[in-house]
Amino acid sequence: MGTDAPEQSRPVTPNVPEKPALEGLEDKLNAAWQAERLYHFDESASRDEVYSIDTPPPTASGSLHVGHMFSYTQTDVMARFQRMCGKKVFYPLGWDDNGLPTERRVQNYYGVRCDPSQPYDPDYTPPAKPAKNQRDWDAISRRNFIELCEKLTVEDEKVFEDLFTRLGLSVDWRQTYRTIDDDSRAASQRAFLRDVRSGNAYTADAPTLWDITFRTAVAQAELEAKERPGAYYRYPFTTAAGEKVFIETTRPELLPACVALVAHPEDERYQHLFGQTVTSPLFSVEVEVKAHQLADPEKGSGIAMICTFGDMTDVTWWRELQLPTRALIGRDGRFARETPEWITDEAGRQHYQQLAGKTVHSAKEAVVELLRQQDLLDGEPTQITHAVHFYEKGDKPLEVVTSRQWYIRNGGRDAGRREELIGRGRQIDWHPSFMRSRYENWVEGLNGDWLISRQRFFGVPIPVWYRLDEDGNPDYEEPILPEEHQLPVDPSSDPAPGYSEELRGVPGGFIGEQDVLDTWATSSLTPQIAGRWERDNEFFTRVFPYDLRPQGHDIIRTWLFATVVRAHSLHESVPWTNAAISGWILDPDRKKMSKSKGNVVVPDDVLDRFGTDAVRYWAASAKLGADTAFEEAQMKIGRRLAIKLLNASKFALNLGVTEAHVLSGDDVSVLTEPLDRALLSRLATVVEQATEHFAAYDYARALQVTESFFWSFTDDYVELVKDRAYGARGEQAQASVLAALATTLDKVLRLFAPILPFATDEVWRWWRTGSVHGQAWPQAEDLGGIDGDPALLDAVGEALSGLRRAKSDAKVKQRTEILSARIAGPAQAVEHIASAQQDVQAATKARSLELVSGEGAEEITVTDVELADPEQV
RNA sequence: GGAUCCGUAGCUCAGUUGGUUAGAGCGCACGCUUCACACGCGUGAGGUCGAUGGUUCGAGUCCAUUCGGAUCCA
Repeated sequence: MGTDAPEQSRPVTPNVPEKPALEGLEDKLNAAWQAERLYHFDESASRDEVYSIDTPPPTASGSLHVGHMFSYTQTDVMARFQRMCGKKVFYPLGWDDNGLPTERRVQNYYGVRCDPSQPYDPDYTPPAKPAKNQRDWDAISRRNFIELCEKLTVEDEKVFEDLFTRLGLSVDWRQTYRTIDDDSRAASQRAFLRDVRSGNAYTADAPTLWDITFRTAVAQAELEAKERPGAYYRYPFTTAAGEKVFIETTRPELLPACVALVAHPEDERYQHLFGQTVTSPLFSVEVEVKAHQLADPEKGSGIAMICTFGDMTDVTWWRELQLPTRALIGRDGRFARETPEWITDEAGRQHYQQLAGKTVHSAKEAVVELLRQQDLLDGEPTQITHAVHFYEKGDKPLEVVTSRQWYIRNGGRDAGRREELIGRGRQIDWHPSFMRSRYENWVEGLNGDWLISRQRFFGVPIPVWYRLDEDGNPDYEEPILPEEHQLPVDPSSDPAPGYSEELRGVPGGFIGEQDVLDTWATSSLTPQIAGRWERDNEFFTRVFPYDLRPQGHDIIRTWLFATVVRAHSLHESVPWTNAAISGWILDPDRKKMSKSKGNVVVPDDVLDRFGTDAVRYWAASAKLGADTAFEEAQMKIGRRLAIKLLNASKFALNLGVTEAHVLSGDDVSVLTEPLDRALLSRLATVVEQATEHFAAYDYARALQVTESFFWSFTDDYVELVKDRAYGARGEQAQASVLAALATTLDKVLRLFAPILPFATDEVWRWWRTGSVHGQAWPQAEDLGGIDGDPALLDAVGEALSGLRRAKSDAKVKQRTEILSARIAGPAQAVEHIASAQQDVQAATKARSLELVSGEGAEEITVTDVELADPEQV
């Protein structure tokens, strides 16, 4: 055989394996992608070439969940589409290791606790084994604690990175950040200081929601209402004239903290009392009866105690009616030990002694007991269930405690700003669009500014100090702020600028702020952190505002809203132009998946069983915003599709399809067969629709369109052209089909690439150079010059399935010969069938077909099928 | 109490601006060792689109009421 045989100019059968399989593709291709630096961000790109994604940083100390695979795949699919469309995709990923889950994990793992008053010990090493008793744990400085956190979370983060890599996320792993690292802490403090200087952050001594277990203030966004049993207690206040005014309350223990009674201004029952005073039972404190529209005439007796403070409604009344403060519950959740000075009646003072120092629960029992003893309780308490506010991580009801805290203006106390933030929401394209109303709902329901200080030890310190006057009293009005170049700072161990450490806590010296920032105050800055804000502002302008924020709908009120607030005040901009909101993963029985129910599926196990592409298929078949069941059935379908793609591609390539057969340019004369032109015309439509849907963030419909084309391609088209492809009808007819097959394969691989990155790239590497993920997204115009009629495919498909049906009905093999058959239908359809008649006959082993153009016929019918004797096959 | 989403075949879901006979996959039934694929192929049976009323020549699609499920906020 001569080496210069003419066949050599056309490469035959590239590297197609004998038995293609999905197993092993993940490791092989991930290694290749990494070596090829396929997903590295091109930092020289200009803003209009960039597509930037503000990816959610997972809590690495939390557990891995199928929900991670679901939502992160959806984002990756969109990232891959944009990349193929020619965008330079900025797709970083961070780790949220700054928060309570990490704090707890580090404590328990090492047996340490954070005590900001401890000095930093550069040589500290944690105990080999955590001490059994928490009392014996090492108390270490915040800086030492953060160092331990950084050490431990690195290991947790590796596990996540491995999963995400296995999932095929096209993240640029060089662009990672951690919300507790130096850059993130500096960014968080910098943003805080900018907000302080612009007046968007301020400190105030005010009633705030307080968790007595964690001993920290809590923001509105962290509330959770839980239904709890309770009871209405009914007892009377008394007017000067001796009239009894009954109130009903679920919190009788707050009676000594009562500052007024309140009823609705239009409530006829109480008109005569407004402005008068009444005397409280047990404590004999005189309080005024006030009118306010928040009092609900339907609730209890329609008249309520205002106490400072039972809940946030009390705070509203207190503020709007300008009432005195009579706070009794302390930060430990206990009643004040000192008898308050506003109780002057001797009997009242003795009564209070029975509450002093008690917990809320015991105080309630004591007050009820006192009321009973004095026969003041009207009837038995009415048992009810009512909504009680809890901290989302806490297990005791929240109290309201007055304390000095830091706030960021978020429109909760300012209608103008609220409108601006709603306006920002309208500058964002929401996917799905109805998610915007959740945002607006939340903004409209805000009742105070964002409380950002937390009385925790671990977190980003609030970077301020306070001067102490000659008597040692701190000056909260004029905090000492660091210079930005000093950041990050820790006021608990770094001295205030201009002071030496010896002056800490000394009159005339300073004290450091002890509180840390709410974790959302840092994670609301992910665009700035990942985008190197103020570290590399040239870079920042290439990515900000971002193109996309993907996230779950449960954190619209927290992460999403907080990010908008920060971008609004820091940059007078939206943080991103699109928000893609993923749904939740539900059990197959439609219950929310949760760890406590023991129904969590382990991601690695699922990937082992079905393969990454199959799992991605499941995730990508769900629309954004749709809560989706964990469906293994759906993964099996995805697996089937991926395997089919391998096999069909192998078949086409073994027929001799090569890169040279892929049509490019305007010369389509090789397509001599109408059937082949019809296929590619339909493909052009598919490309057009898939592109449209992808661009509208509807990857699920893009997949559907592509998938449905692909299956009809393998089931009908490939079956029809097999004979011709083998050369049964000569070189020209064969060249036509090879061009159609090559072009279809080329486009289909690209169309599926964002969703099935492994199978598509595997096939790509069999016959092409590079990676499919480095290729351009297909254009319908590439197939524009082809004069084909897609209706031909439908007509031929009808004929094909009619002939198959005849064999199926006769229960014979599909390769049984047809001696003759009659196909009738509308003229146009019959003409189409006639133009592909030889392919139809070859595919159905029909010796002769009679095509009848029926006058007025509406559909294609296949009749008079005469089959050969099956035995003679 | 306010807001939002959902209700289409046994199951999971598509059905763009209202337009012939409502689609897919799974499952089910009946067949087929067809030379890419038995991790496969072919064929078929399944639905008065939650209910009622309205707008319209025409409603799964728009409006109102209502029932059921879910979520967010108060």
